[in-house]
Amino acid sequence: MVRGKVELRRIENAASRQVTFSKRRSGLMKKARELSVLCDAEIAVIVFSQRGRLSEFSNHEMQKTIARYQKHAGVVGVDKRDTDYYCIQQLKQESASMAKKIEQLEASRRKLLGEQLGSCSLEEIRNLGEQLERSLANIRLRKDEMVMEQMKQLRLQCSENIPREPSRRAGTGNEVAAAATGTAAAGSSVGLSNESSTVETTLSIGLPTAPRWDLN
Amino acid sequence: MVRGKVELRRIENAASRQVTFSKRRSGLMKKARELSVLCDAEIAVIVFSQRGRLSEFSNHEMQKTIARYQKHAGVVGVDKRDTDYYCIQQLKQESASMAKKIEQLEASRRKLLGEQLGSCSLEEIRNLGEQLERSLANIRLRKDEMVMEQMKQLRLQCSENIPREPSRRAGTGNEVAAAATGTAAAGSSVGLSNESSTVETTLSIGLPTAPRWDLN
DNA sequence: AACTATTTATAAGA
DNA sequence: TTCTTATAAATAGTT
Repeated sequence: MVRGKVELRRIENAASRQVTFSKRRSGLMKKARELSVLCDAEIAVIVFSQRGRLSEFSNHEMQKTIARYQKHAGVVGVDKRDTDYYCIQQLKQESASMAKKIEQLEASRRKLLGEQLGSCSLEEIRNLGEQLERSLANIRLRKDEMVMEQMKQLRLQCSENIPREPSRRAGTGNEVAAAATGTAAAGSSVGLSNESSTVETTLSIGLPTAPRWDLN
Repeated sequence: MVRGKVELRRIENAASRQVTFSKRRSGLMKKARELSVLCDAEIAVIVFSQRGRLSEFSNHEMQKTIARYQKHAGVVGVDKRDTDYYCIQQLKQESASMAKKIEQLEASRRKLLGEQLGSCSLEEIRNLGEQLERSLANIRLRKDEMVMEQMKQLRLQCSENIPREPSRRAGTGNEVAAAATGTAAAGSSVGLSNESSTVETTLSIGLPTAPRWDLN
């Protein structure tokens, strides 16, 4: 603790207990989030304040984590209807947050592609430009690396093959070159343009909000 | 964090992820215990490591706390059992496809940001580079537009103000003119370096948010 | 696991 | 409540 090492016991003054609670609760949640992200762990934190106010953190879905805990703890006696209901709640939550995330990612993507800049402030545009300059620098760097690498391999193959079978057929050296080029071209089919069209098409599935169960 | 501020993202090295997990898990549990003692709160922490190992903390009874949480979360039993199953299936499908889209979008985004290029073929890198060049061109265009627009508005304001207070001080008119000139200079060198950010920041007040045609 | 150099968290004060 | 500041605590990298 800090600035006058605090005893590890209940803070008697109600006001400062409340303040400390508020601060430390955020601290705890932050730590939980960091741990979950850094170490890819599944974490649930539930906090009830003295006055009964609930705070929670979970990186997966709270109900799912609780269910997993129950399993580990050997608890079975949960009503099926309840678990179903929890499951639906949790899935709906998930869907909503994912939909939101997709929206954000798509907006961000459009900006990175230089589209729909109308909603950007000048400052935003400036940052975007700087980011793209950096990206481009990286990409050029990587491109150069790859080109150099391929040239190196080509040279190696040439110098291995030519001395051994110099008279076999006229095409030997060229075959290697053609093969390498072909590889690069084939690899490109995984590339961005394909990917982006796939993404947009499939994404239109989106969130066909199925409100049927909202009526209950 | 410490000694070389760590990015808030999954630690890639498995060994150090494990070490960090262990350290931070103790830290989290300690914080939870301190909070519960100091502030007399009811706390439950559940942590599943990547390998599925369970750690927990609770100052009351874990099951009690979980039950209390379920209550608070407003979860009440529902009786439409059969529709539930259908809903769950559908929601799961939705979730899965959305998760996939998110993954794709994030991968695409990383590439646009010039990160994780290791998985790209040379052809892909080339396409990416060309795309970014186009984006950047658009962005520069837009930036210039905005700067011009702001200058126009500034000039308008100048010509409105000068006739009213022509004799106030010798500097009045020139100050505005100088500001406008500065803007033009900054705008024309878009993307080359960090221009005087002061000028741009100040000027960005001028332009009200662009019209939104896509709003409902 | 133990050891620091640093970053974070936070108690107290404003 | 929010900000600031001084100090304790946590912890990343290293041994």
